Amino acid sequence: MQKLKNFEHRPQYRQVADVIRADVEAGTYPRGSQMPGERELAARYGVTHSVINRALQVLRGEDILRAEVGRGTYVRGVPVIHSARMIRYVRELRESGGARGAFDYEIRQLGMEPRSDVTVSRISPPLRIADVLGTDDVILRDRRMWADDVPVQFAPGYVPWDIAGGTQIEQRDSGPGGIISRLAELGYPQVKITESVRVRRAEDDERKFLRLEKDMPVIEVFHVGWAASGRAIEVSLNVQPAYLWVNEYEWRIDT
Amino acid sequence: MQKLKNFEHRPQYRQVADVIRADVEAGTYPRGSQMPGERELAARYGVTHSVINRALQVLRGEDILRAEVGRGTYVRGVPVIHSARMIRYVRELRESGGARGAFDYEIRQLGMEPRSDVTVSRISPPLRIADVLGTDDVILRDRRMWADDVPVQFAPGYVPWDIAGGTQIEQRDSGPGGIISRLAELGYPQVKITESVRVRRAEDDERKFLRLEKDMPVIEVFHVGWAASGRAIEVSLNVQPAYLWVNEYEWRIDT
DNA sequence: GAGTGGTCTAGACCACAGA
DNA sequence: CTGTGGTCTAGACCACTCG
Repeated sequence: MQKLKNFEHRPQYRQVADVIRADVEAGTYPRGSQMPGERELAARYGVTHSVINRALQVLRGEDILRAEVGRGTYVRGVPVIHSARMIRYVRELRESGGARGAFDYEIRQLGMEPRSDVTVSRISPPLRIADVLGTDDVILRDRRMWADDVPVQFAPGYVPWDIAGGTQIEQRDSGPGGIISRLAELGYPQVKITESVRVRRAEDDERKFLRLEKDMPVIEVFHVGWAASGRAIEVSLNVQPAYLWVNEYEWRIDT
Repeated sequence: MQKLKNFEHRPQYRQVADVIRADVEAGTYPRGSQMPGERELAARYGVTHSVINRALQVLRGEDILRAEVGRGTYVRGVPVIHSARMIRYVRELRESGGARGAFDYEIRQLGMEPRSDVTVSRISPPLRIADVLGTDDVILRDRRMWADDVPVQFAPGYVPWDIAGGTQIEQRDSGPGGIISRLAELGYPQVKITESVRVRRAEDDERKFLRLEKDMPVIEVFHVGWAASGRAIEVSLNVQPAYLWVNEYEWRIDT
């Protein structure tokens, strides 16, 4: 890497980052593979260890690379995932493939293998969840999702115990149509959905599971299902690496 | 700042960042004000210039601070803005307050003063816009929005020239109900809306207007309005500093 | 213990803004 | 011109992982 005195006022570490980014896209460093060590890269690109470290920091910020201390730096392997937020709540589609089916479909579209895992427990939820549900005695369905064994989404779901306690909602497999269908059978069909989409920094547990860097942004979709009575009967969070997902909404207008 | 040999394995620059963040929240460095110089902060917190620079880098990444070379570092002054995405397309509300009214309302909610500005031109749009609209001869309504004179959203809108050329849509003030009402009057009422929400790094012009740091994320809401014929008649982008906005959706379910 | 990424220093220089 | 944030070096040490 030439010094060039930065006359183009593009710092070295960014120039290096640009080159490495291009090399990644060109396949020099294949998807999922381990990068050479920072000191070797320093030699290869003719700069200091610090500069390489800074350059990789940029690429990590772009979610192109992922570093693990003591082990090495790796190239990311998952392309952008599109998610049709509203289709998954159409009953027919849900029951002939399931809520799980929406995620499965989205991942298979990309030629990857979906996987998901649920852990059920009875807990006292975070304050803002309790506020919405009107109780702090809830069932937590802690769901994690992978694509080709790479973690891609963290999705805890909460249902009031007084509604769903002792039902199939407490089973890991909530049956055809998922908890929405079960809630409907229990006399709580959902009539309205609200979703708030925000971006924030990942919390520690999310970072750990999603293998995100320290200050990486995540998308949080705060999902609430409402019964006809006006009571919120189901809250779930979808926490997604910010650069990995596109969430899609579609609605009709009365004319 | 104690050296402490980092036994809590929390690097100095993060400790410093934590302290400064707390100081900002405590009002030591008021909203909108200028921070002391990095070298003075270095002295004040007992660390190197480099460490302070790194610490501020963290806070800039959190959108708490904003730096300008040659001038100084400033504290951000706008709280999170909530945006009800779907309400703004209800005709009655739109025509009694306007599309502009939704933004105005959201900002006034925060006790701030909204402002927006539109520049109209006839252009050949980016490829993905042309693809959706089915033409590369379009009217661009380049809209910028501020809250208390702080830029908060960048929102270019595109309408096919063959539909809207020579109409009020080419005026800066598109009249009551905005371009959606005008399009309806022209025989193109919108019957369906689609929005894709993604997060990406800000592009240069967006960064400049929104006063964002180099690798800051933005939310991009890709909005499309569809006519009954199935033709897309209006595309707009909403580009928002990622940590500044929460976008809200709400819909009913057929039971 | 060797190798990994991550941090830090002390000091230097850069581009830029503004008086 | 001075002061600002930003970058870079050379070298050191840290915490961590793995054989």
